[in-house]
This record gives sequence, C-alpha cells and structure tokens, in this order.
Amino acid sequence: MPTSSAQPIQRVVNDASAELRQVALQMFAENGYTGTSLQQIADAAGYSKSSVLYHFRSKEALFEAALAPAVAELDQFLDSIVEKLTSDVRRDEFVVDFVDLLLEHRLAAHIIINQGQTLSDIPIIDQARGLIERIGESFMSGLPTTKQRIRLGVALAGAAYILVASTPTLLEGEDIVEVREALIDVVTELITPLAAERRPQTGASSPS
Amino acid sequence: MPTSSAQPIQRVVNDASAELRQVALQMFAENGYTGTSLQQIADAAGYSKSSVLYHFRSKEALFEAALAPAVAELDQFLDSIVEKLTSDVRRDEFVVDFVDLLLEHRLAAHIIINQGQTLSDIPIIDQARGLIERIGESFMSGLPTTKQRIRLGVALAGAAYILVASTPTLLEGEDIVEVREALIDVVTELITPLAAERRPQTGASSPS
DNA sequence: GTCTATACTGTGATAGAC
DNA sequence: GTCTATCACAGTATAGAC
Repeated sequence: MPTSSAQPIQRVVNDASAELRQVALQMFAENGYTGTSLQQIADAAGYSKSSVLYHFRSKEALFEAALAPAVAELDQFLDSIVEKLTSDVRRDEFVVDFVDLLLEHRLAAHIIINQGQTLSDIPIIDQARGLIERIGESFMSGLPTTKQRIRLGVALAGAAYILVASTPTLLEGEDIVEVREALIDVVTELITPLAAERRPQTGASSPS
Repeated sequence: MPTSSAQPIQRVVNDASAELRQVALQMFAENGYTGTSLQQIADAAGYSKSSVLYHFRSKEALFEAALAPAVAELDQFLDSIVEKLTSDVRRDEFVVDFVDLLLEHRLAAHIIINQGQTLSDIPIIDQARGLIERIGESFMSGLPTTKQRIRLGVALAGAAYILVASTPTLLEGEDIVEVREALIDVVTELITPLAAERRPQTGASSPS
C-alpha cells in the first residue's frame, strides 16, 4: 500500500458503509424510521439511493446495522449485571455503567425508547426491547411490590428519557459531565433504598 | 326529537367525527402517525377512506382534532399551576393533578412524548411541546443548579414514561389505582426536597 | 354523508450501463 | 461501487355518483 499510507489517522470514517450507518442513525433518531426515506439518507451522505441499497440490501437492513453496536453493548452490559448480582455487590454500583452506556449510545437509545413500540416487528428492535426488559428484571429481582417496581421504573426511565430528550442540546453544549453526575446521583438515590428493603431485618417503612 | 329520545345513554359515541377521532387517537398512539394510514383508520372505524377525509380535510387535521382535548386540558392545568405557584402552596400538591392528567390522557401523552420530536412541524404538536416545557419551567422556577433540574426532570419524565410505557397493559388490568398511588409517592418524594431547598432556613439534607 | 373512481406524489426495491 | 432508469406499490387528496 504505497500511496494510502501517507494519511494514517485523519479520515475517521472512510468506509462508505460506516458513513451511511452513522448518517442513518442520526436521521432515524431525529425524524423517525418511517419518517426518514432512503433518498434523504442518500442525499445527506452524498450518495445515490441505489448506492445505499448496494451496501444494505434494504432499508430495514440499514436500520439494523445502525443499531447493532448499541444493542451489542447493551447485551454485554446485561451479562455483567447478572454476573455481579449473584455476588453481594450493591445495586447502585451499576448505575454509573448504565448512565455511561446511555450516554455513549444516545442516538440508538433515542430510537429504541421513542420508536420501540411502533417498530416492534423489526427484529433488532424486538431484541433491544427484550434487553431493556432484562435490565428491569435484573435490577429489580426480588422487588415484589408495585411501589418498588414503579420506583425503579421511574429511576431508569427518567434517566433514560432525560438523556434522550436533551440529546440535541447535549450535542452542542458541553455540560455532559454535569448532567452525567447529576443523573448518577439521582438514580443512585432512588435505587439505594430498594437494596435496603431487600433485607427484611431492617424495620423499614411498609407503604399503605 | 321524537324518535331518538328512546336510546338515551347507550351509544357512547354516536357522531362519526368523534368515533373517528377516538379510533385515530388509538391507532396513532399504537403505530405512530406516519405508521398509520387513512385507509387503516377508515377500515378500523368501518368507514371509507374518503368518508374520513370528508369529516377531516386532511390526515393532519384528524391528528390535531384527536389531540386537541388533551392539549387543552394541559394548557388549563398549567394556568392553575402558575396561579398557585405565586402563593406559597407546596410544590408537591400539584403532583396528584399531574399524574391524574397523564392518566386521563394516556394515549395523547403517549403520542406527544414518543412522537413529539419527530412531528415537530405539526402545529398542535409544537404547541404541546411548548406546554411541556412550561411544565418544567413552572415546576422548577427557582431551581438553578443542574442537579436540581435533573432531579425534577427525572421525576416528571419518569412518571410520564412509566404511565405511557404501561399504557397497553393498563388498558386491560385494573391496577391503575395502585400504579397511580405509587407514582404519586415517588414523584412527591423526588420533588419535596426541591421545595425544601428553596427555603434556606430548613436545615435539610444536602446530598453529595 | 358516504361511497367508487381516479389523480398525483413519494416510497422501497430491481436491472443494467459505466 | 456508483450511477440512471424503471418498476410496483401505498400514500394523501380530489371529483363526482348516489
């Protein structure tokens, strides 16, 4: 490779497929799956519609390819949770990882959260929604009462939604670190008493 | 009105327009705005596609008509908040009204929350999103730090999302009351310290 | 007020030239 | 690998019969 070795790192995304995945992910997040046409994606990426369909055999295939990395990491995260929950690690230790995972894959999370229900026939969406259910189950194993589950749900959903809702803002401003730490604080606070209630020797409050 | 006075209450929805609004609202919530065609709505309601377009001059007009009642009530709710906030009523008193409002207009809330960003060009959606911002501002007037705003955001967004996410389930089961009370508890707990922090004389806990 | 028929646009996807 | 041309189809919306 004589000529190409001159530019080593500059071009972050060279492959057309990767570029299309990235553009599609952003447009799917901003305008929805059905609200984004292959033509729009092709225009934004500077390709023809047919070229897009050359790299991905269908619109759905492009969608799946764009979401795949996030879903894979989420799956990996869940495995680590299940593994650690068998030991006696405190539940709030996973909050940091959870928030960071959401931050890293903001766009994918946005799509899954906001369009998951309406796109449930697409396989990877179904998979992602199943993983989200696993998150809930993993975090709330041994949380029987409705109030406890609601509490956990508010924590997880609230954190996810705050990140997702503020995604366009976060892309510009750089207060991500501040948001991250605030989220970790609040979610931890919501989750910690749940861990305490799991030990019956604590004479805690029994809600009405 | 001699003949029609025989059936007083039985038919809940008689008017074709009202019936179409109701059917459309449900289908828009379940399958999305772009994911629901006029043909599908017409079929589900037992009319022709053209009949739908007779009652509503366009798909967007039907959408707006379906969302209008919820948006109107939300607007009314916000006026009551602003009015009461000027007096020294505690902030957590609005939580009950807020949760009940979400419960009453679950489908509309579902649409606004899940599809609001992608449908921001539709006027009534824009209006609704503006109202939601007003909710946040009303609740968090005088909450300067990022952490406080995040805390409030998690409470409101978490509550809304829990209700919205469980909407299909809630339509069947009747544990709505239980979910309602649990939500009121959690949100109140999240919001109360915010009210306390506004009064410096309270030597309350200041979490790290 | 409801229908059938139709116009028009945009969509996802395929075939084939270069 | 990228393009133009074309396809079949679904979408919204209109016109006119009944």
